[in-house]
Amino acid sequence: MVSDNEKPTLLVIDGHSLAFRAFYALPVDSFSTKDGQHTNAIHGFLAMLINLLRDHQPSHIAVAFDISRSSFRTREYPDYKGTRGETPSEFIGQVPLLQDALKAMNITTISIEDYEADDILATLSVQGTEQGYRTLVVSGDRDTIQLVNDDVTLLYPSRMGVSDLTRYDAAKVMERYGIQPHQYPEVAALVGETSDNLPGVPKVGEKTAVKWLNLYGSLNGILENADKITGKVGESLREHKENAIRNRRLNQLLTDVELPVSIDSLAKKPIDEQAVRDIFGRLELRTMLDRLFKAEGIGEEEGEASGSPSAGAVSSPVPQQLLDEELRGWLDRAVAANPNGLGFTVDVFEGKPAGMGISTPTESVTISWLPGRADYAPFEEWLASPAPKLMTDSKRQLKALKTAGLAFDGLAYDTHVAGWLLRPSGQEKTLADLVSRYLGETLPVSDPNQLVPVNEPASAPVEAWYTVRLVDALNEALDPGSRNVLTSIEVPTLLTLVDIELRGVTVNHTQLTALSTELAAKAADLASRAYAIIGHEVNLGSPKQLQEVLFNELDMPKTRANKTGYSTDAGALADLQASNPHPFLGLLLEHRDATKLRQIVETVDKAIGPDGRVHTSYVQTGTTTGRISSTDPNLQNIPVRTEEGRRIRASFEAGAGYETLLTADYSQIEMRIMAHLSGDEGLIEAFRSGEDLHRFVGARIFGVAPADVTNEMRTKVKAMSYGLAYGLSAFGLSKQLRIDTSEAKTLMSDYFARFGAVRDYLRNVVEQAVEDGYTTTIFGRRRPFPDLKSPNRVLRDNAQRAALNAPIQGSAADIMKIAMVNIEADTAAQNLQSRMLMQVHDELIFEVVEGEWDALEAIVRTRMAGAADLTVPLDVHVGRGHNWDAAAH
DNA sequence: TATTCGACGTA
DNA sequence: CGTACGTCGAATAA
Repeated sequence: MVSDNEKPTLLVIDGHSLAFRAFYALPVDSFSTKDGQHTNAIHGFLAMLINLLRDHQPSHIAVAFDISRSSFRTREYPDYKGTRGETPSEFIGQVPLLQDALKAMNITTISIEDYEADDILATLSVQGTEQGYRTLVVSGDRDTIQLVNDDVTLLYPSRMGVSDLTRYDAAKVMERYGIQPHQYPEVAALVGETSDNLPGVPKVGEKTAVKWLNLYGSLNGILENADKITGKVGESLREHKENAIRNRRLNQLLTDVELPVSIDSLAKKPIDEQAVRDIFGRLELRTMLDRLFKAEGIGEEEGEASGSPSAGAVSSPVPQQLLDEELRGWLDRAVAANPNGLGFTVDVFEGKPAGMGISTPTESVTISWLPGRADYAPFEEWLASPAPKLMTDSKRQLKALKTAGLAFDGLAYDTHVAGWLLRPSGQEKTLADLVSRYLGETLPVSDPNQLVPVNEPASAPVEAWYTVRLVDALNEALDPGSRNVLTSIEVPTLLTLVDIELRGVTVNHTQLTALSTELAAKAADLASRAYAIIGHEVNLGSPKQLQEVLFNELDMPKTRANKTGYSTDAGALADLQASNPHPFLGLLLEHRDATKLRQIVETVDKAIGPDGRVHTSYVQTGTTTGRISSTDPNLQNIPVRTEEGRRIRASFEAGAGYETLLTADYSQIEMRIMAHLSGDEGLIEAFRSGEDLHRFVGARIFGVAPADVTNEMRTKVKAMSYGLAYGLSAFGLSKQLRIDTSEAKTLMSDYFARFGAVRDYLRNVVEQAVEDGYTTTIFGRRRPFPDLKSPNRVLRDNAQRAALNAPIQGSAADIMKIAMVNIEADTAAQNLQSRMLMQVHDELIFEVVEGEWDALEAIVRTRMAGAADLTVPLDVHVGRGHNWDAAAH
């Protein structure tokens, strides 16, 4: 028997789907020839192909293309792929050129009338296996998962593009989906495939489908046992099983398509050098040409034997155990030889440092530090020095160091934060994720045969070593603007967050307990009165039971539909109250209020620590826009709008030893950013005049004097202004203000008649984002928007609104972070004991020591107002009080 | 016990 | 048919 390594490798690619992925991954305008031919899809595809040739050294190769959108599947089910929009014209023209390029490279392309490219791949992979090949299938269609087996591996592009391909062998499929590859189409049939317009069985998601398959063995098994499946899901299955059967028929790839070529004839041939130069030249793919020639071993100059697969995986250095002077010597040498810094990792166990590791690209040391160990003095000196440290997800680690009393300085890089800046919507959460994405390696686990199948983390020095190597890869991937955001904003912010999390905020437990009891009593009273009205008890917290009461028993008109029936949210209930007034509705709303507040009270109360303070965690990488989020507990959604809600705020107090709280918030920061970015003269004047913004704007729009703007006018204008930055539509505006769509339209057009530059700006943001593929904040933070080019209208519209908001919300976040960092620096420089405790997006809360109010207020005002230099002033409102509520005035 | 959904608190 | 979040309870299935 031939071992796998000796088997020849057959590489088969779905040309159309990969080129299409590339098209959406790369900005179309950055890749075109001087005469205007777009080449982004060609560029992306060839880059991927060259990598494949280099990394996998295939002996045989073919690329399959669809001929048209119609196939035997569309004949059988005319709606197949029916939701897909028009293929963009910029893409269509690139396919024939790509085929020309492949021809010049002597790579066979195959298209067969009436079949999809994936059927060709399926047939080739089966023939390949029969003839003793190891086959690599490259496709962006998940249906090809069914082809995977011991001899066939699927390379599937990530959501972002085609430059990195996830390798699906049988084990990976099992890991990702929990099933054998051949079972995948059965899962897909049950779940459905939106992009192919194949609805599945409602209520059945991946988890359920996989579970059933493992239970009944196959789709047929499931259908035969459909009667045994209980509950709503069972009903749904019985009702929609035809969908599953149809989907299964359509997603089966054909393995017996008659091909015009034999596998032998696909043997890789040398490229036609002249033809390649010709077509690559015509497409202005100069760099690509070099890369191809290099991969093919064609030297422009002689030298470098090429073609060898990338050097064997590098393995981490064995950590050394060094103490005292030996450690000092090692550190001195390492610091001198690595001006960019040393990798550093702290294993944190129960909030304390357990083991630590330091690494250069070639050497690492283990630090088994314990409190009071004198032999680690050189380490402690290095740690406290400004010598640069490169870390991954350092906030936790720095908190642990600080808790243990270790001084730290010199944080130069956090790969976790860098990875987030590169892909703020990305999934990479751990070092292993980053290593896999940016180094293309797998983070080793200490013992793959351990009893408990948990991935034990690599040891600290090993993580430090991967961190060092990640820094180079990440820095290469980061644009200069983002790199600047990382070093000037994010890293200092991280250090600030360490401090404010450790400080926590004092919360009055006694008050919360009283409030909770009171709210519980109120809720119970409201509930019993509600039961009396409808004549029986019902769980008011259950939307499902409420639907029964509202729409059947009380026979109210149906509200907006949702996945489980009809909406019972506050908006819907208010609509009902307007059209069908009923005492039950009012009680229900009040009950919701009371129980919700009680929940929040309980959550905050439970989070009070032994020090009487609540220590939230700020998640620096928690948002797509650049904001910080807060968890455990979330202190950024403490109620403020109702009287009772404010009683919760009132339990946040100045702690022992502190005189009072100081709150400082930016007023209308997002509108000010819009004024700045749009350059709208009217809006700029509004802010410079110092007049109430909505009054000023209302006066302009309604053509009256500012003093004559009525409350009603002001409300409308305010809603409009705030909605602007969210991509609000006339429909949405009319709903919110409960006015006619036509009136909302008029309001919008009157608004834009006066503040036209704002509209132009918002339009331009989206256009620019479509062109670049990302948005940018004032300070250079980027957010990619792949969906702006999605053929799916819902996705595209959502992306447009998010894109229009991202620079505004993101710039505001940048400004607040800069202010925080500067305030921390100033309070430290002036040796103030007063300190920052919380951040709520546009508000900061401080604890003030007696006698320091004036100094702190001056710092806060200066640093917040001066965080950015805009064409309009940044207005800061400062309040003082013993608790958060009192301080807000 | 885990997953999904609706609902709702904040900026 | 308005952006960005986190948390809770109910429902569901196991």
